[in-house]
Amino acid sequence: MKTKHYKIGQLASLTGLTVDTVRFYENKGLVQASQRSGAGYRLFSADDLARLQFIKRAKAVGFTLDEISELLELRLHPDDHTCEEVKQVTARKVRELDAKIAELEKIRMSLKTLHTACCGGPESAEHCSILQALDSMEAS
Amino acid sequence: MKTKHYKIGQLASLTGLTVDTVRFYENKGLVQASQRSGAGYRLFSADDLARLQFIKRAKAVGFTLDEISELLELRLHPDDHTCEEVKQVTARKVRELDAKIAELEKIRMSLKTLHTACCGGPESAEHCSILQALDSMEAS
DNA sequence: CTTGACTCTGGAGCTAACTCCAGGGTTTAA
DNA sequence: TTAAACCCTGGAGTTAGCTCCAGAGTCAAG
Repeated sequence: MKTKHYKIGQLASLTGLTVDTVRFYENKGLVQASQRSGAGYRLFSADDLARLQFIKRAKAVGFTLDEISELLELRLHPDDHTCEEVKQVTARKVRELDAKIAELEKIRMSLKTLHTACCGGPESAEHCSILQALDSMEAS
Repeated sequence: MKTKHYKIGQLASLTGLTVDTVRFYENKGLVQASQRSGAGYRLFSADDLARLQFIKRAKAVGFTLDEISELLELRLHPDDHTCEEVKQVTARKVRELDAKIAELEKIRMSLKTLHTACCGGPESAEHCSILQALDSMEAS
């Protein structure tokens, strides 16, 4: 049973990252090529692909690479951590995520109000009362 | 009727930003001191305070300053935009926010699974099966 | 068996978003 | 009335996160 693996270029086009970015992430310890070919080419597994996709998505929602590291470390070195630690870290991360989601929803709500209340016509928005909608959020 | 205003230091401690950051934001056009004192000191209004608080929160959920500008421009220069434009921009932003919220909820769900399934005991997490929980998300 | 597309390493360069001076004026509390 | 604590401008320095070489080896198609 021989598992499929990818060269860095394939991985890049599959994830939408550049080869430079993948190497950069490897350097930072976010991902590690599971092996090298005879010529020294990096060979990545489907697992590495999944990890990179995760990184990309976590970044899109505002996590720093350090924060993402902390999340991934639970997977990269599971035997360096006790269940207790895992429990604590995940609890903290869930709280952080809840706060982020709440923020986004507040902003979303205000924009939605702005959007649905707007006449949408070709006239200047100068007297468009909905422009005050953000204030309700800001005051909260 | 004389409205209350703040010097940059007060504004900084109220928002949790530094005075340098506030000046930096002013430079970028994200905020503008409503007036200057005789000695040239910036004087900010309660409105400016609200704007800075909004900036801080939007940044916390991963918006860049340019994106925040785009959101705030609707308020800073309402007369430069038609209702049509406002309608379009807000619609796009709401879609972006929906996507972000969905991402965060996926990540949250996986971490939550990880958290509730973990025994939490003092033993090594090496054989803690919940460490595979992230995979379900990554595969999606 | 060569040519074009790929890969390697190491290091320099770049953008966003601050952060920190220097060298000066201002306010305020003792 | 003076010392501490502010404020000003302009510009240099910093960190994160890439991005782009140069110079050299590798692979696959024709």
